[in-house]
Amino acid sequence: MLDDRKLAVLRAIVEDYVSTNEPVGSKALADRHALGVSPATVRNDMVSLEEEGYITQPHTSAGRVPTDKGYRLFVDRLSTVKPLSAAERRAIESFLGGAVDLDEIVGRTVRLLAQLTRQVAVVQYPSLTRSSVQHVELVPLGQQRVMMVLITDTGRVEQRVIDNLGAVSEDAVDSLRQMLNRALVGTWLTEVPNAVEDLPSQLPPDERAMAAAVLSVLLESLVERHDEKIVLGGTANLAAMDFSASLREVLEALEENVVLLRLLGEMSDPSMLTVRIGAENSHEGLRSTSIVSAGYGIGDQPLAKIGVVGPTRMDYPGTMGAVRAVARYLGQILAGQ
Amino acid sequence: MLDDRKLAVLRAIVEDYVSTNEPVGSKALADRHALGVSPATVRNDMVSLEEEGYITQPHTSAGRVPTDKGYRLFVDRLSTVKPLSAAERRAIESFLGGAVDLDEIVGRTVRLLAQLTRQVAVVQYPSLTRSSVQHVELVPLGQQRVMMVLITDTGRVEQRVIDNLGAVSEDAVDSLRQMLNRALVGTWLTEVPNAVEDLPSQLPPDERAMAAAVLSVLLESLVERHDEKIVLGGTANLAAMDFSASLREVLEALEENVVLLRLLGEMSDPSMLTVRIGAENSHEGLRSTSIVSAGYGIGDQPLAKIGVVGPTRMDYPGTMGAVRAVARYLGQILAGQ
DNA sequence: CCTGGCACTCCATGGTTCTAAGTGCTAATT
DNA sequence: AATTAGCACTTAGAACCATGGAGTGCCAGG
Repeated sequence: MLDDRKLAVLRAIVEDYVSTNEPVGSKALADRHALGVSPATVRNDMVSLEEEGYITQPHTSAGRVPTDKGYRLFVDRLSTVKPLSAAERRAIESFLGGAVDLDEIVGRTVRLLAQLTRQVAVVQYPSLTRSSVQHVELVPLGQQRVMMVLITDTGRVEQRVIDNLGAVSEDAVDSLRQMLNRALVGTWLTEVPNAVEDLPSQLPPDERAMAAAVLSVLLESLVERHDEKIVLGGTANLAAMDFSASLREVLEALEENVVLLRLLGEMSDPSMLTVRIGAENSHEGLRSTSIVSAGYGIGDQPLAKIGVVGPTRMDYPGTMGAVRAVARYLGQILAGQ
Repeated sequence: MLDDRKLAVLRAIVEDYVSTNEPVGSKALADRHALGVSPATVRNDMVSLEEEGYITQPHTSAGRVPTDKGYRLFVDRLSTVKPLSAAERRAIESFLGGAVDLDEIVGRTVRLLAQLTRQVAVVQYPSLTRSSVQHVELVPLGQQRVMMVLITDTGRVEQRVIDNLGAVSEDAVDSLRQMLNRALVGTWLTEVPNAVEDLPSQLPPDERAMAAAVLSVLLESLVERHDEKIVLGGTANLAAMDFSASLREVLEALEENVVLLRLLGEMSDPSMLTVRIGAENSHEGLRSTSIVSAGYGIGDQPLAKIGVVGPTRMDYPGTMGAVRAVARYLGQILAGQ
């Protein structure tokens, strides 16, 4: 059905359409690409491709345009991820290098990715659940309150205030702090519930109430933060894009962090590049966009995802290269922290 | 020069133009507003208004459109801030009421304001410099590092890690912590540098090095965070607006937090409503937008600003009412925390 | 199976005409 | 002196039309 030449034609159509933003005709194709055949032959191939649903024409007597299915085939079999240029790689290093805390790393990453791809960039904060405890601190505030600070090895800090404890003694807080750190430092956050289970029973009875309150807040802060944070950048690039859907729909979808989180979550293999094309995206407002995403992490521990949102008519090899490269560097930076 | 009727005509022009988005002509004006005069008279007034620069016509034989100067006069003398409806007020309360931590308060505020005004909302995080110290915590991390956590009465938490201290003893950290809290709890952040000045001299000589390091980081965290955080919402509403400038320019300006911070900072009286119309905004990309902003704070302590960005052709009374109301509620919520 | 040739289709472009809305001016009116 | 009615004039935008060009599908010949 699809011999090599037809695939070559499809590849050429995608490449030309992406770069010119105009339906591409048989003559232009035969001219610009060394296909070795005449426009007429190309036309014959085009009808095959159209019958199979890989391309379509906006109207009779116009050139062809790839369909979602066509882009899908292109991404899966006809293209290779384009590595970044040396200059781009240097730009990444110098741009991400200067960051100090997690917020700044994430902020710079999202701007960098937007600039490299000239599209909308999305960066998810590192997941708490995949990191481990670096330190737990308890701070008495006045007589009745205690603040708990949880620091993870990915640089994230969660703090909560625990209220209405009745009178708390400094000593009790001290011993609880020591106990917690002995038990938790170095353990995965996912393991914290287990590690914490039988701690209260090791305390004198009159301290157990406070310990229980602190522990429940601690556990809560782990579970709750499953709704993770996300940062957007490069929305200005939307203005230059032309969606078949309305700009408003896309902006609305992007503003709903929940939507983006779900979409990133659906991305299959967290260690690999994933591409979602057009209607493959489960969200209505984004069915005329494509999303390229990749997981990042420290070593082979996946932490979260980054991605790029753009029109289906996008430079897939280039975008995929940029996303992959930024994800890798981001992992390295986090590991170095 | 400008008698009452001419002002009434200007007011009518602004109101009609804002609601219809079409240049308004003399006949429509005389019909829809009870001006008590004929279209011909209105026309005569219009030439006066045009000579004075308050209105302009897109082309000969079109209706009139307010200029920036016209909007300015309208805002200053011809309109009154429109109070919110009872329903809207209830919406604010229920929407902001459920928030728990500062991030959530700010996040909800920005969405609320965007929804009320159907424009782009901007909320600035409460300034550190106008709040006071609630607690300072020092946490030894390993043998060489100390983490400093600064908690303010506005719920903000700053934490820094101080590195390369050489060996630190728990005792030294303890005594420094106590000293800091004795000296600082309750003082304005702006006063911290003074309050801290002669603390090192009260310590035994061998602890002074560490104290100095901690203090310098503490002071740094106060100064540095002058670059305050900002949150945007309702950018989807941009799609429905029509700027004379390109959408891209506006999006770019909005993405530059620095630009927004500067603009908010320029807003004159922090306790009052401020309106910047069109070219009054010092930023290029926003010269076809208007910005309505208000300060918020606890009691009469101003903390930061919130605002709304929209086309110059906006419903000023309504927008101003919404911004003012949200700013007030935000202050109340923060005070209650 | 490929290719040149050809008739056909359709969009985009540019020019023309027409209309509706609104103006500015003048002369009459209050 | 201010207001109004009447009227000629201007202009953007819609509607309409003709034209050119790019591209197609198909057929017959290599």
